[in-house]
Amino acid sequence: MDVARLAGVSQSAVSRTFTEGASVSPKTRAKVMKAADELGYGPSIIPRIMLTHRSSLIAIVSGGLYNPFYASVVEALAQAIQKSGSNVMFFSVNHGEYIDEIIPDILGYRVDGIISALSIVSPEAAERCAKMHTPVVLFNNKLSNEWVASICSDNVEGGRQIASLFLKRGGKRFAYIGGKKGNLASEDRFAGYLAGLMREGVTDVAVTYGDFRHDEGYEAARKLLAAKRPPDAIFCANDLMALGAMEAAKAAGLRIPEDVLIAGFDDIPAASWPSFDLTTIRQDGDAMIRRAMDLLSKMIDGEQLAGNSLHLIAAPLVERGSTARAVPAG
Amino acid sequence: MDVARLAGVSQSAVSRTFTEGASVSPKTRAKVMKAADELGYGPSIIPRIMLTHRSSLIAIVSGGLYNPFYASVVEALAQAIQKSGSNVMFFSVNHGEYIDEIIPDILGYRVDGIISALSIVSPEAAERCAKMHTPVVLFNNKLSNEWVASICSDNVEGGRQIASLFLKRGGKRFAYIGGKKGNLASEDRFAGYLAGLMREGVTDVAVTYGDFRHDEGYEAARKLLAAKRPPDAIFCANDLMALGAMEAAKAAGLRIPEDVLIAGFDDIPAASWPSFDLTTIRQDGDAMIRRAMDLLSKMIDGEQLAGNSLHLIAAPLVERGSTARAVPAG
DNA sequence: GGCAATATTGCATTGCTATGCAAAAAAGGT
DNA sequence: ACCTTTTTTGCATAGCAATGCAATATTGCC
Repeated sequence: MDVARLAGVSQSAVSRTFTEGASVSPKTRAKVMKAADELGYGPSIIPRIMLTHRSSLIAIVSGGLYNPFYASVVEALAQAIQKSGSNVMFFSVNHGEYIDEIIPDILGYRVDGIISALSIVSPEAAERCAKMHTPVVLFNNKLSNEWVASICSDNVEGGRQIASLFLKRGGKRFAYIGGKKGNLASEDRFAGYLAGLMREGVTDVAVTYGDFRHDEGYEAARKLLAAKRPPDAIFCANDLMALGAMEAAKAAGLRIPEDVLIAGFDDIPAASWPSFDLTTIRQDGDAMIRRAMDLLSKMIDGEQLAGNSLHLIAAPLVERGSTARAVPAG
Repeated sequence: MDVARLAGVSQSAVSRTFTEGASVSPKTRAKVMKAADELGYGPSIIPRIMLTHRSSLIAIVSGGLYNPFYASVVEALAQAIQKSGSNVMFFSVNHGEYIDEIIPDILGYRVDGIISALSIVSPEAAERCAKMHTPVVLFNNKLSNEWVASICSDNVEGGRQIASLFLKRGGKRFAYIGGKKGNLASEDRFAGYLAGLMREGVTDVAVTYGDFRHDEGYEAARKLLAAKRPPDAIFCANDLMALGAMEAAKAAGLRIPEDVLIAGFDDIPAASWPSFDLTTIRQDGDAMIRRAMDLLSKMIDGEQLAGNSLHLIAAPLVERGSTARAVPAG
């Protein structure tokens, strides 16, 4: 190697200079450092990966960063990973897409683990990872095997809580604005909402979809509110759409919460801005990340998961002004 | 190798099976594939990196994803990189921090290039990268050498435009809410703003700082507006703070734009939501990304940059309701 | 069938760092 | 100065895929 030659020492000496706690004399280290500085050399971790079969790489698979919830989860995850001494590979995928095509890419880098924040993993892809003993943690998913764990907000319970709240606040005509059709989180939130409403005898819930985006939430709400018998309580699959729905309600001349109750899911920062003051279900991103890192590091250390590893994270109701209607007399 | 043994072929045959266009008989390929499937084998790109000195990795260094502008830039960048056949390493840093400490980490992975979205790179760190011939592209920075290019929105001109607009709309008492003190983008925007105002004889501009965050923008504006002689025109270093400032103005019972003009910078989606309708300067993220990818791929292909490589990207004014005051008589 | 042309396969090597082991050097003790 | 103990150093090797080259197998054609 160039540095070794320039410093007049062996390659081992160079390696030891850059290895914490290795046996090198200060003199040698100095010579090596000088040569390294001169050549702009720094050690490569690539051969280490080959030898140790540990890349110190964690893959984050995500997308939809227009949603502040995901953006902050990705950032906090990255920080947690870096703090743990690993580094992050980021794979961008679109909402709801299967990530099967990029799995070979990911595994090709011999990442130590994979955290998928929103994409769908097929059972075959999961099997593939399991065979390579590459642990996987999924957010808001329910798949699991010995190398795949899932961490899920309690979406059903969240939906149920919104239902109770709407009923308590005098909601009469209910609507739901979902994310993508078939999206697990969206469907679970709806399931809980519907169950909560049905328990009180409500049978009719207007359902539309809005792809999780603000503008689609606006549009969906606009249509709902323009109906002959418009809803007076709208639950949205996420906050971004709920904010859009609030805009639509205001544009239609409706007052919130007097004329229409609105609630979302996530508790993004904008939900608490005074202009919105949106009631929502808080997804505890920090708890999800803690749990994910914990599971991942255990699996990386060789600990297989016992059977069904599905972790439900509590998602508490955060009531704000958008549902603060006084209980009506009737 | 296990797969080769199981398939009863040589290691070369396995390699060729997974190499597009290599010479393998269908029979051999089938045997290899069967064995690979059985063992869950997929080729590693790690040895390839050692041989070719190309990792197909691009490092994105960023942070502050709470700002939708950065979140969307990071996501779009990642997509552009993946489309170009490379993959993304993501390094999270805090706003305004020097990234010098993580540069060795980044270079250790032998990334093909680095794109830094908001962190500051010291000249020494830049030199370090240059010595390894690792190209670097910086966003909203002005450093450059033969391996470092900078891509910068025209922040000064943006500030100037806001100044003209405020003057045209009858602003009398001006304020600026900056990001972090010393932040280049924030300072440049202020410099342009100040220059534009001074050209018309304005000498007095109230300046505070808000760390680029919504809540800090709120707080900064609240204080400004509570002063004895409150401003009637506030320019904020980014949209997030401008939205906070709007909230503060509303909370103080002021009408926008009648009582106070407010403008931001970035043109994040929320700026165009009806509740805000915020005048702003649009940062053309797509153009910045296109330029970045273009420069990066040229440098990766060995093309050194000619001298000063500082690229200014036009940042047009987007006027909306928050400055739509009719020209006052006086 | 026999020969040339083509296709397929295996061997051996490359790339760079970490590390066990043995050799060499330095330090410590009397 | 000599021997023991400790520290430092270099050698050699492993890890895995890609590839030039030579060897072998297959095909095509008369």
